[in-house]
Amino acid sequence: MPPPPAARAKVLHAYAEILVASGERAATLEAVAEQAGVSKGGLLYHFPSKEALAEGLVEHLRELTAADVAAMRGAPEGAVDYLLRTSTVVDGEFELVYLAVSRLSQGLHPQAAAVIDEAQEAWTDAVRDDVGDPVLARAVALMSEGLYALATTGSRSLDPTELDDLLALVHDVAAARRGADA
Amino acid sequence: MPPPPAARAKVLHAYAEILVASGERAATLEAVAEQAGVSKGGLLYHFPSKEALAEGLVEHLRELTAADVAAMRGAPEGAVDYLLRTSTVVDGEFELVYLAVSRLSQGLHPQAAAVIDEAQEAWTDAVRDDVGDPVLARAVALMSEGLYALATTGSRSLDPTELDDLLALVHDVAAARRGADA
DNA sequence: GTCTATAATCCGATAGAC
DNA sequence: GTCTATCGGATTATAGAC
Repeated sequence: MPPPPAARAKVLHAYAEILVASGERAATLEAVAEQAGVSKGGLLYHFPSKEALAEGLVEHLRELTAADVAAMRGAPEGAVDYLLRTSTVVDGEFELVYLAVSRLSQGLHPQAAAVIDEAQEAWTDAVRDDVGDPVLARAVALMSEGLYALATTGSRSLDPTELDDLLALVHDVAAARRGADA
Repeated sequence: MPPPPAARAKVLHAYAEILVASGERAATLEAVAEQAGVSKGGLLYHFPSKEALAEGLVEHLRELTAADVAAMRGAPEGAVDYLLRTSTVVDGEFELVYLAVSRLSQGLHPQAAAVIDEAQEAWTDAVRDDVGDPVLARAVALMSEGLYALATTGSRSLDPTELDDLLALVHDVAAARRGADA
């Protein structure tokens, strides 16, 4: 397939940025177009309606998620560290788009909620394979969501030290649970 | 002080319901007025502007939070169980308003973000006093946020069984950490 | 205190030039 | 493929009757 026009990607990126920084209500076509450096008409050429724009972002997340899950499973530091660290920093295109779509999922966008669900399930599976305990895996996935929420609220994120303490705790528990296996 | 008019409370409740069920964008004055059973003009008598409505909800959460923190610290089952159970079920006025304001906090409402922050800090403190470990307390607070996010996305909430497993895990870890004290 | 009617603005979408 | 100009509907807010 021919390389997709750069404007399309710029629009999706701007849309995600505004959704995360200022919320659903601020993400008007005009605001997105301006931040992307195109006109409203130009935006609407690539995405014929606002719903199409939302679907485009959801689809973009679907593509990025596959790569992220693969990276997580291949991460040398293990799935737990990978997941909790990426949930804390929120730089990177994937985290931005994930947060943006999770905001869409709070509105009337069933597909957005479905993709978020799929991503969380994939992460929980990867963590389970890493720590070997379904309950601990669930706990880690919940903490990941909590970290995303924290990064979002605008309040300061977790100190690097606190994150390290948290990771140490998880690894301790994982080791203890492995030792207690029947 | 004289009892505040019932219409005011009905409007705030309707506003919170729409915010949680359908998102920021769906929470128009007209939609809120209809769900509250008043007219747009009637609503605007109590809250002269949309911003005033948002501030009213934020203030309402501030009041409810004080009571919730007290209940949490006095809960016979302990702060951990209280927090994680109420984060899972989301019935009750407090949980509704908390979720509604946490959505407002994603928009351009600094005060909303501040109240959410304060609540989380109060919860973390109460859990720390319960389990006696700051890192575990942080972990529990993050799981609480994750559970709220889960309840929000529309995806199914946690099974009661899974919640019980999670609580058992936390209590195991708390006991182990207490035993390992220097 | 609550309503109806309406003004003013904003937003999504279309039309058509380039 | 991108732009400007503009229409129609939605949304916030005001004015004034009851």
